[in-house]
Amino acid sequence: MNVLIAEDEQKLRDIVVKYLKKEGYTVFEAENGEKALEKFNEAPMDIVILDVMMPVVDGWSCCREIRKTSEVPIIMLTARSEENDRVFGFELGADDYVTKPFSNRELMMRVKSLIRRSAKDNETVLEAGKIKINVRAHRVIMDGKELELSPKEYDLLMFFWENCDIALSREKIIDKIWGYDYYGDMRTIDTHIKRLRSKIKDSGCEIQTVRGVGYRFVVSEE
Amino acid sequence: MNVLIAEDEQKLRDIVVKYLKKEGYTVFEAENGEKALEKFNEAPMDIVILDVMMPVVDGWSCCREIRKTSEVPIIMLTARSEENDRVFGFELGADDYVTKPFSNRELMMRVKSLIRRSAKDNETVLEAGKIKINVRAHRVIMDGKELELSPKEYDLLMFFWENCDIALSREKIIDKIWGYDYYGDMRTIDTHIKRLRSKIKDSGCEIQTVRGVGYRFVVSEE
DNA sequence: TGACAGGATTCACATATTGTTCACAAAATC
DNA sequence: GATTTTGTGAACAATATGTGAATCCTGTCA
Repeated sequence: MNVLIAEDEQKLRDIVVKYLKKEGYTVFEAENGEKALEKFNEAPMDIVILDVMMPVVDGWSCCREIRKTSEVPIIMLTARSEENDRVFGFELGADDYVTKPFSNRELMMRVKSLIRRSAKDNETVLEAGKIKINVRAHRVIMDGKELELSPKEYDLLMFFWENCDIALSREKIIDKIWGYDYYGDMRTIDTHIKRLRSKIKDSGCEIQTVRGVGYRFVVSEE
Repeated sequence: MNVLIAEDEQKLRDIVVKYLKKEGYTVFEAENGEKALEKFNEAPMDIVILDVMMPVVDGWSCCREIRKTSEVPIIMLTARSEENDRVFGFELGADDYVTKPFSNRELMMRVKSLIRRSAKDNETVLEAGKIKINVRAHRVIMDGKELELSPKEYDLLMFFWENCDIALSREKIIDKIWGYDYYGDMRTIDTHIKRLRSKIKDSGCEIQTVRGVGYRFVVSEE
């Protein structure tokens, strides 16, 4: 797994690089956008992390350039939490957005989540905790044994998977799995969650309840 | 079965080689395109796996060179999921295309599937479990005895065969076997599946139902 | 033409699996 | 402690699939 990180502040870069390496990634460093673009052509990257404020070529330009030729997941680092920047970034094609100061843990989680999401598009076998999903075969494996999920349970799991570590409201889940024109009991979902939970317990994955909102799927430390 | 793998990243190459050997293939390794072309002339290959990004001679050039003299199945490994590359690759004569990161299981399946497909073109005898299919003769043999399949059953079996371990929706099956303009009863397929199942039971092959989706053909351990 | 054969399709019913609802329990929040 | 939200088990409803038999085609052949 190759990661490219472009950040002009060396101290911060060093810390992030240290953590990335600890997680087993191969890290390519750049101290500005220009260097980043050079490095980007050196090796196929699996994820790119760009600081917005950089000398020579800034993060936005760099992002725009990369997007001309690649769909690699891009995370932007920025000092301000302004909604404007965020929207601007997504328009340019950034996939995620981390506001400084951030914890390494947070950054790592975003990195993993993006890699996981992009892996889904290309490949058919997803993996997290003790669970593997073979999308093409429509199969879920836990500890080598097949997990027998009903269609709704499978759909739910896939939806959570794609939105790992994101609180999903009941409405969103209903809209996605049941369709926006569903008008049955909102509590139906609870029952499915219950059953899915009981099937994936001890898997290293978990569906947490977010009171007043809905649910959140998380993969505990790997 | 001889396999040639050209991949410059040694770690990755080692892993793939390990799996290929485990599957019983004779493996020839190359760390770049030039070496690959050399090796390719050393022995008759049954399948070639080429990384796109390689020093000296890259995967595309290598693919083009090989195609000048051979119709061996070629799988390209690439880091980006761009449709452009894919199209480009197929134009050059690549047969399949695996995007990094990939699981070994996935790669092995593609390898097997290609070998199977090319076998179909040249030798016309496919084999799995206790079933042999002589494509040219349009015959299916199980345990030495001929299986009498109706045309639809034969088509179904071939379609499943080509999509081993993949969940196929009813729609896909209908489109492929009956044509996209079929508008009869969707349940017709069930009856054919039933009959095919009863004919291939005890063959080591099995048509599993994937509830809410369709069917999945699997070959139990060989 | 008309009987026949093989296969394809449809249909009705049996079964199995899944989805929904509801009432009450448990937990969190106010 | 009252109120709101969520968890849970069981009953029931709805769906999807399996299956056998009847029917419909579409050729063939006398």
